[in-house]
Amino acid sequence: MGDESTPASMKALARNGRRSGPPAAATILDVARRAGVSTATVSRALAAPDKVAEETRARVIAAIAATGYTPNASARNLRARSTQIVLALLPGISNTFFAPILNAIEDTLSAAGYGMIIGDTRHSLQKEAHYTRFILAGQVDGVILFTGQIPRDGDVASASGRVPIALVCNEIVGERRYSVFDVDNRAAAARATTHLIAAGHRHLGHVAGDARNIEAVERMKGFRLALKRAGIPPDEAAIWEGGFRYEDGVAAATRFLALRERPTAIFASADHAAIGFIRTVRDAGIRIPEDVSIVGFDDIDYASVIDPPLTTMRQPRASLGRLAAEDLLQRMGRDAVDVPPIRERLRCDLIERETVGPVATARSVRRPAKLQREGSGAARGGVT
Amino acid sequence: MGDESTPASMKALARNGRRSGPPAAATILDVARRAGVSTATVSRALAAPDKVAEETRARVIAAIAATGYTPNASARNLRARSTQIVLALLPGISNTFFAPILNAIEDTLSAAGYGMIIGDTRHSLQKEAHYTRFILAGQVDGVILFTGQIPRDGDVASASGRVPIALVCNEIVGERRYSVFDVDNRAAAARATTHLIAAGHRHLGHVAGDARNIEAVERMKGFRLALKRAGIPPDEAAIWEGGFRYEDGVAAATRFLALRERPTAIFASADHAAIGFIRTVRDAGIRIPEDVSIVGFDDIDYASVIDPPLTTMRQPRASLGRLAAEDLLQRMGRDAVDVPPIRERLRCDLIERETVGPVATARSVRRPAKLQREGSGAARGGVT
DNA sequence: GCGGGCGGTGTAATCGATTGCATCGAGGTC
DNA sequence: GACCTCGATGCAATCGATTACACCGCCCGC
Repeated sequence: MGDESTPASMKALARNGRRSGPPAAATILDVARRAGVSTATVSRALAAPDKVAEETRARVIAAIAATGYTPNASARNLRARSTQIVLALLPGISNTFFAPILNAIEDTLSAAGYGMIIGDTRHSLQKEAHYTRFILAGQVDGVILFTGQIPRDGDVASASGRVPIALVCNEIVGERRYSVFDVDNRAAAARATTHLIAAGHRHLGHVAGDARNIEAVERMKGFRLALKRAGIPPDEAAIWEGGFRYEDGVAAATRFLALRERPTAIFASADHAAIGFIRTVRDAGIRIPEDVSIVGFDDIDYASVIDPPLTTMRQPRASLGRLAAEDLLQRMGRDAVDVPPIRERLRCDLIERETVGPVATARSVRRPAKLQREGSGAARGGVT
Repeated sequence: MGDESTPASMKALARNGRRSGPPAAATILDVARRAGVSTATVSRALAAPDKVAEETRARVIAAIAATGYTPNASARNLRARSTQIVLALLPGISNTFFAPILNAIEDTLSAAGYGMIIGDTRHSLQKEAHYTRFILAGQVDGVILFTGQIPRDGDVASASGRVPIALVCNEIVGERRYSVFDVDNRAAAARATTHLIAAGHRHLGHVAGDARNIEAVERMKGFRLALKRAGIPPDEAAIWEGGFRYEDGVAAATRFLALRERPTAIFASADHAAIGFIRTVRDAGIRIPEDVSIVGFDDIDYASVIDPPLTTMRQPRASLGRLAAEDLLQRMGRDAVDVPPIRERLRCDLIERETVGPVATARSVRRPAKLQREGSGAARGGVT
């Protein structure tokens, strides 16, 4: 510590001397010198405390406190080839649907010492490409995708093989390198539709999602399947493609209102769209559920808040998030190189609230034979 | 390129040979060898194309394409001491209030070549500490904070000085190292309250936020200020502290309903709380705005969706986000070391919808003299 | 004909941590 | 007492890029 102290301090001066910027952060070398040990010992004192003598470790800890040292993540990541961070890639944070899934992911990951950061692509391929570079550059150890659609050039798919990827509520057709966690959209949509049919409805409409979205397609298939089972021909004029957003529900409602022969019940492929639909038709004087019944999908927070509270298929969002995170943890582990991707499909639950009732008597419909429920009164309840 | 090719390939084998994991990513050295140049030239071909001969650059580009090379971010960050990434730290992504702000931030940053990632602290000091380490470890070049409250040990404040920090819709008292972008909460709250007074109300309640939140405190002050100006004594039994969330509005409504002498108008410190309040009192048979008028704060998306559409103070969220991002860009620039933090306070706009009406005639109130509006009919409109 | 400038490129130091291997002393064993 | 073991520590290579500096032709001007 004798003669090299001068060049060392000059170096520190050189770092801090230029301009009046903030003082340079302490490095592991600063800590080592102050504790009178080598950098290797400092590193070990932090990473493997039992390999360092009690007394030495105390000195290191003290030196760290005195210098305010924080390990430089870039250096560590470079050497260790891992970041202990997972990126969750969303198509839009304004969609509250994702929040409970993300919470579950974060809880699961942080319990294992991993961190989670969120990226928002806002449905933009360009922004997605930006995050793809981020992933390929080794900035994260794993990815959870909510955005996958059809494989495209330069999309996140190109990162497969480098880091493990899990898809949640989504699927990329023809891609076997991801784990997939979703619900059985077709079966759930069929159940929702059947619920309307059971209430006596024979003329049904569908607020469909984007045809490029695999989930939207599956829900549409489930809708048609339920109709077919009940022997009801679909009314193509009452099937409106668009998307899962509020505005898409508004657009569908506009087309609904323009219809000469309106359906008496609607299955909406997403709650946001269902709410946009309800809001719009009510402004036009249509009563829910007296004039039109409606079932949504997702059970977002506002489903129970709007008026009337929305009957909907609930997705087990927390479970989806937890499973995806656990899968990623397994496949990110340094000893687990050959853990194959898995696929899990969870069940949805129908949450009955107040938007489904019997067919309005005013309409010219044959009185439904198998109607058991008593209408909005009985449909009341569900969850809070 | 003669005799060292053997050790090089052995090295590559060593990297790829262990286990059956994914092939190691190509490094700049792989590209350099394939293009027959040095790593310096490859680096320059990417970072400073005009410093490299046209023909050489073409060879490098081809080599990059052939190898599938992506620069390792950790190495670059380590050397360049910057990441070109900004972290936005939220108390909870389930709160849709933040979405438009974040979008504006992302747009502004990405136009300047920066990326944005989101961290969610969920009001947990422990999770915040996790992100603090992330920041101190040099993983980001700047931070936008939505979470700051009272300075605490180990919170993000300890990162000040290392990286520039901007606060949005928040403030940390006694902290001068941040830029702050918010609205004049006190003035806006006073205007909202005055709007109710102008409609004839003389008995006002307040759904207040968390007393530890500076914004909530300011809004409460504005509420009281407006009352004082109008010569109305505050009814302390009708001021309910809680928070900005839906549940807090529900809790306030419960206490409102228990009141013997209920106020005829409510100023809620946040839309989410206002909506919880409305939903709850309506279930108890109270009509809005006939029995109770209410003004919210924020103008979140659902403010116009709920029934009846909520009259509220709109915060200029996109502007706040844009300004914060621009400020950060200035202070992150390598040549801008001494750019001081700034403070901007923006104006809110009152958005009149349908939750404010005149005082119910049934109540024993002196007929308001200066009431001009005709009630819910005239209050209709506002924005979509 | 020679020096200077300049465009293009390579060499090697550097960023800050981790970690395999060497070293060293203390204590135990035969 | 020589040798071995083992815990504690240091030395130095390493991760993959960036970049200051040196170098080499080539062209130009005087």
